[in-house]
Parts: sequence; C-alpha cells; structure tokens
Amino acid sequence: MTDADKRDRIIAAAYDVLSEKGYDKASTKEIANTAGVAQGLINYYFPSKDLLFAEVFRRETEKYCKSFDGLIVVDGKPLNIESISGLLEIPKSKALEEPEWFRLRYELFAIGLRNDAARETLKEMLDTKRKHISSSLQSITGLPPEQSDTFASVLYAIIEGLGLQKVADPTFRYDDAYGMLAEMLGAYYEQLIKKREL
Amino acid sequence: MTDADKRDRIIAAAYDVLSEKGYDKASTKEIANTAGVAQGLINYYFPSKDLLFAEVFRRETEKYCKSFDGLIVVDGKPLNIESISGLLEIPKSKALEEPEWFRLRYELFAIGLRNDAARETLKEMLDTKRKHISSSLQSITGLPPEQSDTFASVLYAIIEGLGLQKVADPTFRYDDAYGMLAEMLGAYYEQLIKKREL
DNA sequence: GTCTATAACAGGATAGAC
DNA sequence: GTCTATCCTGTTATAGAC
Repeated sequence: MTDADKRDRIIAAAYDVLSEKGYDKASTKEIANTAGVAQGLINYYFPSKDLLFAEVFRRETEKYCKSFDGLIVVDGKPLNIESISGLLEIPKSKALEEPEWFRLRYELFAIGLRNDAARETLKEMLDTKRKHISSSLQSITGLPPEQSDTFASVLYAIIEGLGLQKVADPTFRYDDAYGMLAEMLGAYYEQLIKKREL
Repeated sequence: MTDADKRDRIIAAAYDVLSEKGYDKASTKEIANTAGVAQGLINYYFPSKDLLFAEVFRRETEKYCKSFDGLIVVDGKPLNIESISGLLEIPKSKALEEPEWFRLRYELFAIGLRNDAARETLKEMLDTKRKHISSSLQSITGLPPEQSDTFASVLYAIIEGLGLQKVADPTFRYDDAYGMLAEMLGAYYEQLIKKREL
C-alpha cells in the first residue's frame, strides 16, 4: 500500500481489518491506524461504517468474478476427470492462498443473513457471482442458460463449503473432497451427454 | 419457554438473540431480558459470554445431528433419483423452516474463521457433523468409511451453501438446485456401482 | 482534505445486598 | 441463587481548528 488516494487506503485497510476482526470488532480506529490516516477522515469519505463496508464488499465481488476469467477450455478437448480437475484448481486454490479473502466472504454471509440492508448486498453479491460462473459454464459445457444457472449455484455452494472446512481445519482432506467432486461432475456430465444424444 | 431452570432459560435466550443479532450485538443485557433474569445471573452461570455461546453451539451440533437420524432407506430399495430426492428433503427443508437455526451456524462459521478459540469449536462441530452424516451415508449406500467421509464433506458443503442462497434470497431457485443435486448424486452413484461390478 | 478532541453512549464483568 | 448498582473500557460520529 503506497500513498494512493487516502480514500483507497481506507478501503484497503477496511478490507484487512474486516477480514481479520469481523464486522463489529473492526473499529474505525484500527482501520484509520492501518490506513495511516486520522479516524475522523473515515467519516469524511464514508458517512457511516456500513457504507464503507458496502464498498469493501462491492470490490470483493468484482475481484471474485475476475478470478474465474481464466476458466477457458481449449476447444475440442472433451470434459473428463482430468480437465474438470484442472478447472476446479482455480477456486480450490483460493481458500488456501487467500484465506483472508475467504473469511471476508463468510463475514458478509453471516451479516447478510440477519441484517436487512446487508442482505441486499449479499443477495446482489451472490447473484453476480452465480451469473458470472454460469456464463463460464455455458462456454465450457454448452449447457443452456437456465441449467447453467442452476449448476452455478450448486458449484458455488460446494466451493464455499469445502473452503470453509479447509480454512477451519487444516487437517481436512481437501484434496479428497475436490477429487470426489471432479468425479461427481464428470459422472453428471456424461449422463447429460447421453441424454442429449437420445 | 416456561420456567425451566434459569440456566436453561439463559441458554435458550442466548440461542435466540445470537441468531438474530450476531455474536457482538447479542448483548448479555438483551439475553437477560429475553430470558427474564437479571443480567448479573448470566455471569454467575457462565464466567464469560464466550463460554455461554460455546454451550449454545454445542447444543446446536447435537440438534443438527439428530435431525439426520430419520435418514434411513427401506432395505432392498435401490438408490435412484426419487429415493435420493426423498432423502435430501430433510436437510433441504431445514433452511426454510428454521432460518434462525441456519443463521446461527453461519454466525459460528464467520467467528470460527477469525478467532482461534472459536475455530476449535467450529472444527469440532464440522467434524461431528461430517462423521454423523458419513455414518448415515454408509448405511444407505454401503460405501466404505473413507469414501463416505469425503462424500459427507461434499454433501455438507452443498447443503449449507444452497441454504445460504435460499435464506439470503427467497427468489433463489432452491428446488431446481436440489433437483440437479439429486441427479448429480444419482449419476455419481450409478458410476460407483458400475465400477464396483467390474 | 485532513487533523485533534470530545461528546454520547453501550458493552461485559464485578461487588455486594438479600 | 438471584438481584441491583456500578465501574471501566471501547465504540461511532461530530465539532471545529488548520
């Protein structure tokens, strides 16, 4: 963090403190310290703590979607266990490499489930992500949009749920779970193909 | 809530307030009001707020495991889309019928990911649940323990992840997602059977 | 735009009476 | 066991100087 706009520094600091301490314990004081600005400045840019965090979550969603953009399969290659495992590598590695990022999401999940304003933010976040994953899936599998949307929601659930188990417990057999997931997706995909051919 | 032991009343009230307000906003004052006892009494039974909530989470895990105990398939009936859908009905309905219960879990997920003491509680909770689901799966599918454990972790991830999407957004196509999940599991199970027969 | 200082309040935990 | 009263700390948001 160099000396970018102080507003940006505040958002970046909020991201860090929020993922480490959680919504309530993430005090504006600590955010200001981390950002290297006066506490009062936060309220100059953001009328309230809530609005600051809304901005943090907005950026998180953007980043999340971008992380899926590498998901493209070379044309002609069929989908099998190996290629599916390769595709899953990207979301899988995120929980290991950026656990703070991961924690941040669960923070929003928890808040969103109990606070009406945050629920709206959460709803949008989930919708944006689902749609993004869905469009990747369409280009990979050639499935129709509706089916892809549903598929995306299941996939998203698994990714977040397995990451949770891994971040909460380093001894969790994350690889095994992803291995089984790949097999499951492979079996399902094969079945879809067969049905389409009939 | 009649006039059971005041200690029990405190725990029950903590459950309610915690799932509604979240960890930090769930004040001992409000818990005391809800339970109809003096605030000081909470500290008589529980040296700290953390220990009170640890007890709440312990009970949640117990309840969760019990909720899976109805999951038994009539012997001889094969696993197909219909019977799998039937089995999934139980976890599926929980998010709709008891959203507070659901929120409570996400509360622990968020706290557990950032607090060392709570992480231990979370780890145990996840482990207990996985093992419980796994043993149900073993008796239903006849899969070996290790495979069932892995299966349980994937299944648990999906259940919580889909529930999140539904509770966060009532317009979410929850039925479609569970429908696809049943198909996925069916396809995977068929594949397992075939492999076993070779 | 940025800072310092402070107002206004709420939290958990404790002391001590009954 | 249970209550009331209080202490101490930490919080957000604002006021006002620079």
